[in-house]
Amino acid sequence: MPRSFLVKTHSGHRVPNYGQLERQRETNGACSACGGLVVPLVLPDKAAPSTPGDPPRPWDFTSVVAHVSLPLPTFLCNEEARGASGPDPLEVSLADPRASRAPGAPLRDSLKHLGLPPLLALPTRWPPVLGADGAQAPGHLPGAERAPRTPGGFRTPAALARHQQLQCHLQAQRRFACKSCDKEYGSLGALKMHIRTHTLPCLCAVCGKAFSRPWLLQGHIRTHTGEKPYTCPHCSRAFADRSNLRAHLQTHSDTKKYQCKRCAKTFSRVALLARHEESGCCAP
DNA sequence: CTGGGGATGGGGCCC
DNA sequence: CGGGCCCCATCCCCA
Repeated sequence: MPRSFLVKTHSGHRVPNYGQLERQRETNGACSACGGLVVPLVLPDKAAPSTPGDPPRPWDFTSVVAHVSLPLPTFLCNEEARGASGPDPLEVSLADPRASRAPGAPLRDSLKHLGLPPLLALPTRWPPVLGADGAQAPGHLPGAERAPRTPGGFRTPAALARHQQLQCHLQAQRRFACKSCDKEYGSLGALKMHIRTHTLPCLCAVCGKAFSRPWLLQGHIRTHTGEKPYTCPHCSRAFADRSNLRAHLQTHSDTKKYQCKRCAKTFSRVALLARHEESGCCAP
């Protein structure tokens, strides 16, 4: 994704208030449908400062909220429109006066965590200020159409496309990493399941051997009891594990599942094929 | 070397 | 969200 339109540099005294932005994300600043990051997209132009006497603020929300309600042409995000019953998160976050008060965790840390560049592109003014000839005045950045949207909508198809691209990126970044090893999963449940392979909570009462899951322990207990509930219908041989019965059934099959590409010899198990190939196949 | 059994691990799916 | 289950894979060992 082209990043050029997302990059903005800041002079020393106009660094965005990360704590404020982070708070918006934690409360109302996240996309209600996809959880994506929503940041204020309008900056006060240097020529249009905040109310005199106000402390320096990176964003002038007051003017933004007024623009949000403009009857602009709208392109809806499918993800957001699907479950969009509540107010637009962007509008809420911008309109909420609390958003400009309490500090929070640095947004830059969150962006870093998400693998995003430190700062998102922020147009300086909306609506674009037009000169007498209709041309955009200085201070209007190309990405400005992205900022003001009616609830759930965007000004242009390009703006919507960029938004959806960002949401896809954020969705892909939503990974759950194991602290004990370098594995990561797409869901918390999968991660919890994996963590059991470290904690091994299922203990065998006979020998004390530990297992990650109860059914693994059950299979192990059969090695103590000698129970073999899985019987081969062809030879009446019994097995303690279904997978081993399945492997055994392959021995009754005329057509072996795994074939050597060099000599066309077939094997019942991939491990046998691998061992065959490692030993040099039928090559001289 | 080959075939096969035994035991175990782990991801995904369903309820 | 957790447990049970299925399926696949792998390693070890023995005949």
